[in-house]
Amino acid sequence: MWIGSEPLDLRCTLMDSAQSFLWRQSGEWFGGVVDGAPVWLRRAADGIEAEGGTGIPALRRYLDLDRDYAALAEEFADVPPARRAMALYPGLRVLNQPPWEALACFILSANNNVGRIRGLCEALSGRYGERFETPRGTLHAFPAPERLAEAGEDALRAMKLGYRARYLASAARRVAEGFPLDALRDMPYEAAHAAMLTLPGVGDKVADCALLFGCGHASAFPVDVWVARVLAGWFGCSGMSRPAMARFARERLGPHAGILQQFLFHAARTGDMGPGELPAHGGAKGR
DNA sequence: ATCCAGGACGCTG
DNA sequence: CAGCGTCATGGA
Repeated sequence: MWIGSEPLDLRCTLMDSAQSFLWRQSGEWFGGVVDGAPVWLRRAADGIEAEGGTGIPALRRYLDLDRDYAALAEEFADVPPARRAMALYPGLRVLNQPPWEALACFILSANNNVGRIRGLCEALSGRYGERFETPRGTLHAFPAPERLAEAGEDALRAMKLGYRARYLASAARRVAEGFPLDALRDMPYEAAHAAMLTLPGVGDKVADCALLFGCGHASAFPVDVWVARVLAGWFGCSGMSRPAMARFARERLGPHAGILQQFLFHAARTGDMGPGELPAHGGAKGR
């Protein structure tokens, strides 16, 4: 099934850019669960090809194929480091993930590294998520909040979530018992952010990740250690607190600041934009 | 052994 | 408001 010919780098977007931790690669194919159905994606000569899934519209939406990234780059015409970062990854897109998936995975991301976050997500999906046998291999959905709530803190701690076990179990229970996660999509950013902060294990940064990656809030601008280095080195924000940096970025970069954030994050983490005076301490971390 | 990772939280000034 | 110690885990 052919789903589009827009620029899309599957490996960069699904595997390397650390916005989702739930995809796996098998040769030229990338497997995951979208809209409740297993799907494999690959780049064909004339576009992106899919096997499985629930149809073209859902996949196009998940992959953000209907957003014009070239037009978006124009919004940053007067911000040189932004233009450079976007030019670096022509096929990088910001996924539209389900809210719970994004929220839960980024609760696990706190003070953690990408490789281990992926391992935890994979373990949770394998143990508590729905399982799909496909011709190309087994895929697991990320578990629903009800499943993790019923699993409980102790079981999650036994899976090496560390102190995040209580956060995830509590957040799962809150969501399972009616926290209006889906409604955050239609709230103004400030209100949605404030609502996110009431969940356990969710501070400013995780809230912004969940809003950006899971709730369609393109202005949400998560500031982690890497992005803080970028803002300090390339935007003169050294000395600002992280919430102050996030506020600065939203005001300076506009309604799609968060989309750009993903490019800045990836550039910083891979070192692709050169030493650019990032308060260095080490080089790039592989995938 | 010490530092680090897509931080959050509680406590103290 | 800001600063600071603590919280698990595993890799470098």
